[in-house]
Amino acid sequence: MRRSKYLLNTLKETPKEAVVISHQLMLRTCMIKQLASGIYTYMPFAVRSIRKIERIIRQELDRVGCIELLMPSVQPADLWNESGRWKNYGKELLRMKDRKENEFCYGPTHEEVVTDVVRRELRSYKELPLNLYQIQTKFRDEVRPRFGLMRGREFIMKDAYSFDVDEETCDASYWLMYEAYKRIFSRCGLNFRPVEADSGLIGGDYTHEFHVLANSGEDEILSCNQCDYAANVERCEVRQPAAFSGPELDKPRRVATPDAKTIEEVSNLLGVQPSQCVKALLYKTENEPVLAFIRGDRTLNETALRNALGVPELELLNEGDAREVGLVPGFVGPINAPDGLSLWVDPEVLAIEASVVGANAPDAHFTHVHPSHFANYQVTSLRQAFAGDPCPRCDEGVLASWRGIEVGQVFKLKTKYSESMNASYLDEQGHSKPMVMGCYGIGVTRTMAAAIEQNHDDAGIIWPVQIAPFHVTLLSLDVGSDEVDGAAETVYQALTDRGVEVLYDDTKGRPGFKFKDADLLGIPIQLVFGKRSLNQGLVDLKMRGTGEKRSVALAECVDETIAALRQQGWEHH
RNA sequence: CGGGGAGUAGCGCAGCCUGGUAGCGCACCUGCUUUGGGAGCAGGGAGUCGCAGGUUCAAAUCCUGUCUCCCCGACCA
Repeated sequence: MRRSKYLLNTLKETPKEAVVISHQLMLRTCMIKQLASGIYTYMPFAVRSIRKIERIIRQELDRVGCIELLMPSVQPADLWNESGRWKNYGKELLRMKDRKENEFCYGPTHEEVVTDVVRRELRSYKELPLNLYQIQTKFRDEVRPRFGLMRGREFIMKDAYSFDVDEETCDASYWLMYEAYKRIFSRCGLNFRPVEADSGLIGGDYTHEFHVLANSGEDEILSCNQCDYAANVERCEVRQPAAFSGPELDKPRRVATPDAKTIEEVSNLLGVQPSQCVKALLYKTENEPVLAFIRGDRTLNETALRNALGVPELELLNEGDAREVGLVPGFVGPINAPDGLSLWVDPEVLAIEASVVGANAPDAHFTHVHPSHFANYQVTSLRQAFAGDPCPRCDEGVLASWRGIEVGQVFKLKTKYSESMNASYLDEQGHSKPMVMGCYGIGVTRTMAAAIEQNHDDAGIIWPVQIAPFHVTLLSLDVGSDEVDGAAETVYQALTDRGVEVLYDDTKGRPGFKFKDADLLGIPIQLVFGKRSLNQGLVDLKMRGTGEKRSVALAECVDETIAALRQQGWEHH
């Protein structure tokens, strides 16, 4: 591609709305143009990278037997009523009406449509397993779109859906996809981790997210430094201590703690460690208030509490709400708690020999509280794991914390949709059974953004060669000189003939400008053609990633370039 | 949805307080000089000042309403 005929207007200055690096660089390199909040045009330079990511996805999914199809973006409300999601999905679902006032939505995901396809087409166990996928634009009306392509409303997604006869073969389909995902993200040149994630209410035993490691990631993930355990912090398991089993040495003592409402104030006033205090948090489910207790120096994991209660929603209550259920804000504890509250206690709390708890009375706490003084409670792991915790799986490991960008998820749906939408097959005995489903997503455009988040420096993008919009950029410093033009044209043609994608900067710019621009664009290899070197029969080859530069003979430069590309993992297709 | 900020040329911004011919830098076009790390000079094109209403002889500027965008938080199959 000749730069003079391409659409690629780079910016020297960073538009002010961009705060994360991928967003800034994508704007500066003319990759995206915003049309509305969370809605972008993918410009030519970006589309080239998107197509490469898609190509890798297609190859790896086809390899494990997935079959590509393409479903409609606009979906009738009827289908969503069958699954129950027309009511439940909420405002993220973009709804609309056609001219006949029939209701439709723009697809945020395609469980309903794919289940409908399969229930019409499949009858027999002999046709299973089946895994259908598509790559398509999705729309989710996010509450707060942000960070460019990292959290857009419209985005390109690969979604796949597996159909199996039972849970066992569904597991096999799941792990096949898990391995395919590892190959996909590896081939994209990304540093990533598959992590255990929360499966919510329908998910069942496990689900994994694939995270690209980057400081700007919105998720915290924890991984073991010894074994391969890794989990989203909201799902991360905690090694729990045994309850303190020694005898009660003393009765709880009621002490005056005027105005000491926070853990910090109480521990300072009484001269005890925060880890000896008990923190109480009041939540509300749809039906009932719930009181949770964790150690004073810990953070509560709301996902853990939600799962323990088996509820989809949980709301943290404020002081006013606390008074309504008979609590004294700041002095809440497990002893003499008002009736009608369900009490949940983290195991760590019960490992404290003598703890400090609120007295459920104004300006008072109990000290010397022994585990046996807790009454009418249930024990469940409630605290959030953090870096430095021992690994929950192996004996030697310690957890380390990372920021991650979620680029993919594999998920077991089981029979949620096949039952509600009646997608069934006949087994060998002629019995009708619901298919067991899995779903598997990859955010294509988010993957591209994550790649930039992970691969850049002060000068600009550093594309992994596998997903780079071009493999090589050829800079002509003396456009108009017959010698330079001739050499550049010849090499441009030769590289192109050998399957190398070249961005040929044949514009009449000054050298400094071209160098800066090439660094900004981040194409893996720069080939520099200028009189100064060419007079000695040389061209200059620079590796964008390492900054390494060397001069090579004009006659050798095509082979040298291809060798350097191969070294970075380039494969000619 | 709560809190904060911003809409003036493609991008970055000034002008608004104190109403009176809409400006600067980058980018773009023309010419000359320059040419190995974002050149210099000269000339030029480009803006319904987010939108609507009001006050006024006169509104980018004052008043009211409204829309959009960004950031923090809540939320995120």
